[in-house]
Amino acid sequence: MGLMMTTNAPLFDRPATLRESVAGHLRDMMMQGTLKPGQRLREQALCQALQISRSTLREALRTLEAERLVQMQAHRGPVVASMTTEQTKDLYAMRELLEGYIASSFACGANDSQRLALQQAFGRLQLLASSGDLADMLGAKQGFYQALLEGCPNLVAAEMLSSLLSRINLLRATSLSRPNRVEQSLVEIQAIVQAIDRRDGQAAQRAAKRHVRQAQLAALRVLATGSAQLESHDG
Amino acid sequence: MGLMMTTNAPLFDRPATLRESVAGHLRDMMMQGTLKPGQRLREQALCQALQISRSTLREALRTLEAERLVQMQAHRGPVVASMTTEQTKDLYAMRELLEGYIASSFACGANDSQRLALQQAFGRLQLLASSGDLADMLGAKQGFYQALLEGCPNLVAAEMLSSLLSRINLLRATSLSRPNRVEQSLVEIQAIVQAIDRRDGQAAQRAAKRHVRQAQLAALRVLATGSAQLESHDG
DNA sequence: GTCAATAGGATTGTCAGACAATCCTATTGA
DNA sequence: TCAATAGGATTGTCTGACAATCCTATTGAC
Repeated sequence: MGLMMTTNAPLFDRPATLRESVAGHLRDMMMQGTLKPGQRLREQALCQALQISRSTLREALRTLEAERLVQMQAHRGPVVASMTTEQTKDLYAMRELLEGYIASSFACGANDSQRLALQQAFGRLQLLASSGDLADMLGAKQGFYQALLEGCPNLVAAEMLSSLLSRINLLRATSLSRPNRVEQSLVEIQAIVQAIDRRDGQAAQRAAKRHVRQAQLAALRVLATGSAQLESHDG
Repeated sequence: MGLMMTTNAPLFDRPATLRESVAGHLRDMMMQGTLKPGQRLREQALCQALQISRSTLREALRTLEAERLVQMQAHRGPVVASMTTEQTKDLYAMRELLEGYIASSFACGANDSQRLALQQAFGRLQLLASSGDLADMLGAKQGFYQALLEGCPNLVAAEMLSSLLSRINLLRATSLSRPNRVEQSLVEIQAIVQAIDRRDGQAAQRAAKRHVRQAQLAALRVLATGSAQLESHDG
C-alpha cells in the first residue's frame, strides 16, 4: 500500500517494481547529497520514512551494494559508501579510460539527433553555469552526460561509465567547488563537443581524457583541503 | 533432492553472510555451466534446493541482477542472463579496453611476488592446456586472470574486469571450443607475460588487446555457427 | 575518582507464512 | 478448429518473529 514520496515530485513513473523505485530514490538522495558518505542507513528508519516493508528495502539495498554506492559493515548494517584518496584516483583513472572511449565512439557512431541532443545539452550547461546556482549546474551536467551516453553505440560502455559517475558523484566535495573550476571545465567540455562535431574521434578522446584528468586534479585538491569527510555523519 | 554444492565441501567459510554464499554459489553454477543462459530461476525450486528462505534467495538474486548475470523478466521472474551478438561485441570491446589497461598496469606496477604468481599461473595454464581436459584448462585460465588482477594496483579496474569476465563466461560456447584456438590463445598470452616480464607496459597492452580481439573473433564464430542458444533451456 | 565488568537496548541476518496481481495452460464451448 | 473462460503457477510485497552481535550505560571494584 502506502506511496512513499519523500520529495513529492514525480519520482515513480518508470520503474515497474517498488524496490526499483526505492533503489532509485535512495540513489537520488545520495547523488543530491541528502545522504552523505559514511552515514548509516538504518533499516527501520528508512522503512518508516519511505513507508515500505523491510524486505523491499533490503532488496533495494542489495542492488545499491552491488553498485558500490552502499557498503555493508559487519553487524552494523549499511552505510553510504565513502572513499579513500586512493580509491578516488582509481575511479578517475577508469573514468578517463571510459570517457575517452565513449567520446570517441560518439564522434564516430552517433546519429544526427543524438548529436543535436548533445549540443543542446551543452548549450543548457553553458547557460546555467554562468547564471544559475550550483544545483542547476549539476543537473545540467547530468543532462550533458546523459546525452553523451545515449549516443554511445556500446551500451555496456555507457552502463559502466554511468555507474562510475554515480560513484564519483558521491564526493559532493566535487571538483566544481574549486574556484574558477566551472569556467575551465566548460572550456574543456567545449573541446570535446567541437571534436565530436568534426567527427574527429581521436581528438574527442584526447579532449575527454584531458577533461577528466583536470577534474581529478581539482577533486583531489578539494579532498586534500577539507579532509573532514572521514567521520561518520551519524545522528 | 537438491544438493547444491558445486564444490561439495566448504562453501560457507569465507563469506560472512548466507546470502553472499548463495550469490557466490549461483555465480559458480553459472560459470560452470550448470545454469545456462535463458534458464528460469524459480524461487521456490531454488529455496528448496539450497535449503534457504525466500528472503535470503531474493537478496542474492538482487546482487546477481545488479551484476548483470541474472535478468528479471516482468512477472516471470529471474532468468540466467543471455546475450545478443551485439552485446557480445560490446562486452569484448570493453574487455579489450580494460584488459589492455590492466596488463600495462601490471607490467609497470606489480611487485615481485605478484610477477612470480603470474608466471606460475601461466605455467599451470600451459601444462593443463596440452594434457588436461577443458574444465581443468578453464580453471587454470581463471587462475591466470586472478593472478593478473591481483597485480593490478587499480582495484576498481580489477573489479570491473572481473565483472566483465564473469559476464563473458556466461557464454559457455566459449572461444576455446574452436579448433586450434587453445594453442593460439597460449601464444597470445605468452606474449603478454613476456612483455610484462620486460616491464614493457605498452607492449603488454598491445599484446593483451590483441589477445582479446582474437578471442572475440573466435567467440563470434562459435556463436554464428551453433546459434541454438537463443531458446529457453527450461524444463 | 578512575577503570573494568556486566546488563540492557539496538540493529541486522534469517526464517516462516500470507495474499494480491499477473501470467501461463488447459479445459470447455461455439 | 478456434475462441473464451477457469484454474494453477509464480512473483511482488507485507507482516511478524527470533537469535546473534554490537553499542551504551550503568554498576561494581580498587
